[in-house]
Amino acid sequence: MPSRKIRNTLALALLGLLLERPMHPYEMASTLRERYKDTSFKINPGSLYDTVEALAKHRWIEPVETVREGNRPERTVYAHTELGRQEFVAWLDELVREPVAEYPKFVAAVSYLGALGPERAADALEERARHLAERIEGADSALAETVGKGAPRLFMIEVEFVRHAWQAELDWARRTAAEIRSGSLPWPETF
Amino acid sequence: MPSRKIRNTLALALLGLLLERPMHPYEMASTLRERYKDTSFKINPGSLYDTVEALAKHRWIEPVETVREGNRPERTVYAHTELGRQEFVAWLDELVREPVAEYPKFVAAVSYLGALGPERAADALEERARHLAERIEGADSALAETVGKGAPRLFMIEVEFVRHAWQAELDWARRTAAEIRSGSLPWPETF
DNA sequence: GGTCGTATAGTCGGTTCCGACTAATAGGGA
DNA sequence: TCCCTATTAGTCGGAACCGACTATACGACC
Repeated sequence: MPSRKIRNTLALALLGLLLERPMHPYEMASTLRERYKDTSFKINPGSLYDTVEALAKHRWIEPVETVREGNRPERTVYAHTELGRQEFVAWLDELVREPVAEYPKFVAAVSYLGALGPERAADALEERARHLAERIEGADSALAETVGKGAPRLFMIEVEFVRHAWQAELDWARRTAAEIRSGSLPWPETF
Repeated sequence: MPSRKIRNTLALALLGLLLERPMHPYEMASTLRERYKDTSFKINPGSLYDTVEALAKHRWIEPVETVREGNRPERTVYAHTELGRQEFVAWLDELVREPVAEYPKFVAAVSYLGALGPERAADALEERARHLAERIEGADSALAETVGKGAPRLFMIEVEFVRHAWQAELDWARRTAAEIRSGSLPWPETF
């Protein structure tokens, strides 16, 4: 049993899937993609197998069988353990309750916005706003499609959240660009 | 000259500082902290020295002198290069213009909100909302203090953005908790 | 009946990131 | 003077992350 707890969100996704039924790694990845969860979790083949191994080492999941089809390499099917189920719920609860500091790239960039100069900064913010508007449209149509199929809203609740967050970012970008253009956000010579 | 470009935001922060004047690594970290930039950038001693080394390898910065005080180990002072200045501005521009996919922990958690069950989910969201309200207050007083000192708004513009984003998240958390409580967000048996 | 694209399934080597740990000095108080 | 704490400055090993690459099977098309 290794030292620190797993705090990698891909592990949360995989564990969540295994609560439904046993799967082999590749199947976990494709199931997540089917359900559009690849917008909430970064699924990279390398990380996938690393994470499965880490989960197994912590005994949150365990191999239940290795099947072989044709002469291809064996696929190991994993299932969750009781420990895994408990850790999943506790972790989830903690993630929702406690906001943790994260460091989005946009915040980093805005910290040095001064360096772009007023014209270029306003331009760039307006371009960002256009991109965000497109993404919001995309989210809306994904939501409409899923609801149209009769799936419960809860299945896409994270898309509703992300849409809301994008809208807020869009509003800020537009407002800030306008303030720069109007001069109500003054630009010091040094920054 | 190594293969891929540096895309670590701590590198952006360090490079931005060195545009002002040469510094040694520890000084960069403490200057960032003085300016409250440690809320926008994750400053970890390990990453700090790794990043400085990477920047030097890419020739975006270069050592200008090594000073020694007492019998302590030498401190290497770095300055930006012309290449570094150009890359900084181009990178900044790109970061503002193009939203990139990120994977916040809260989105991961919301994706599996169903697993908490309606009561616990609503509870957890309400608790998050309280935490967010506190952070917003903290941001407000930091902003008030800085403006009170006569510093230009642009110096804290990223705090304004983060405050706005937190407010949006707070609104969503409260609204969603209320929808769960009222039953207008139905909970399927399986999720 | 060859071959082309797509889906399946994963390996590997490197880069990045992290945080616990080390260690020296300065300043203040008992 | 001696000790305690804070500040300065950095090291190191391990964990996480990444993406290019490998390789097989299968159906469609010509």
